[in-house]
Amino acid sequence: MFLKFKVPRGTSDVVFEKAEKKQLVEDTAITMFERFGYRPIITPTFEHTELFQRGIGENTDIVQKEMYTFKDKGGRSLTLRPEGTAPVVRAYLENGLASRSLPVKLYYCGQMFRYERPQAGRYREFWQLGVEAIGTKDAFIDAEVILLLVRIFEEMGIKDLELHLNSMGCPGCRKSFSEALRKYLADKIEHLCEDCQKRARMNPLRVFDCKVRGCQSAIKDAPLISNFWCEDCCNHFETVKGLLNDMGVSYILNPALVRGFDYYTKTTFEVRTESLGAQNALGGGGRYDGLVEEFGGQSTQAIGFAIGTERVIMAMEILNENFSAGSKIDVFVASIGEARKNGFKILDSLRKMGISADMDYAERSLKGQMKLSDKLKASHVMILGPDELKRGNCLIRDMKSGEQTEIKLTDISLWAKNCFKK
RNA sequence: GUGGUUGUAGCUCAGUUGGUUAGAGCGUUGGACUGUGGCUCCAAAGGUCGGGGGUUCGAGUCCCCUCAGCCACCCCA
Repeated sequence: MFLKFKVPRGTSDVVFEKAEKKQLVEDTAITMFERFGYRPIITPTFEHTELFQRGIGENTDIVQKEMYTFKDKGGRSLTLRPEGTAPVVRAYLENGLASRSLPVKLYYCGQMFRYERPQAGRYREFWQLGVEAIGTKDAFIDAEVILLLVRIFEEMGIKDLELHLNSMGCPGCRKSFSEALRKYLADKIEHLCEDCQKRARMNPLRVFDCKVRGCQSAIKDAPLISNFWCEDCCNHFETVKGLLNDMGVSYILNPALVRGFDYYTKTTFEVRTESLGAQNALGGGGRYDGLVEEFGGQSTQAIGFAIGTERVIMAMEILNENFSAGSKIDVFVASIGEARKNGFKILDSLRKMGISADMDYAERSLKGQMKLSDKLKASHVMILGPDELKRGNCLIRDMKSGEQTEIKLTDISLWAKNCFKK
């Protein structure tokens, strides 16, 4: 079909079953967020560009090439948010949330934007569900946040997950580590691929997760972050691991787990699944103890994660055979001829009782209306024709058993109450 | 940004070495069944063959460009 307009690249319309599945995933996650004591926060879809440049880091891929940045009519440079943490931290400061009892535990659900080439599990507009716990350095909160992530996937019935765990250390240990790593890589520079030669200068940690074989063997004996943790970082990580052990949460220690934002410190984690193809991270996050200060606040420690909603839906479709979401209605009001007006009234009264009800709006025959009822998965059909009306009655058909009974119009609410326990 | 691959009905796909009015299944609507769903049968509606240009007497089919989907790299949710 010739269409004048199509969705922009990397975006999509979400309708019917897909939209219902998305709602189901979001409802499940939000229920868990609230069960863990997190409260909602809604921030704007766009922010001042500098917020992300400063927050995520000037040298990151996101800031370098993936932001949707535009100038508004006042000449301000604005950017559609590529992630949720920096905006939440900004809002934390701007709304004086530091004066609340700490930590402030927040959750969000919203779309993010990154200008990337679309592929499986990656879109230019995508949805994230995330939490941020701001205002404590307690290792127990690390454990809680990771536990929350794990419990959400359990609740959704997604199994065969890998929880990858690492610590980036504090700025102190990170500095000595990255110096050592830089020195090591400088000696190996001719064995590295073109990209990694650049990485060795800009962001040496990145060399760890390069897939080129030459690079992998070149870094086989590279220094590991774990050898550079200071005592505090070491103790913190030990506590987190211990708490996860106590909770029966298994994890994979992954010193190569390097996340894409500059603000991460200490604990970082990611949940992966084999079933999704190249984009295998369902969710991930970490501690960011310096970000609040970076934005002008007092020294404040914090941690959070984000879940990719579309990826979770994909995973559930693959791993969870009976993952389906469909709507069904309680009563379809089928009417014939003049009785349509009476039907419309009854429809309204049923809905007022909290019963989901619908009728025909395409002037279908009774047969057509029955077919439609079937498609809408109505549990009962109310049939209203001239004959029934003359008797002051209506017919109720149970769509499962096929049984039909005739009841008085004045008894409809009584019937509905008994039938649907409303 | 780079590479591979695919674009034919709402969906999934046939379409011969280029040759009349481009097909099927599912879905939609109607009928068989004058007022009763699911099953069956029948029928109808629905196509600038992604878009543009070229080769040719003739292009869904061959060539070029472009757009989009999918997959991978980079990176991440």
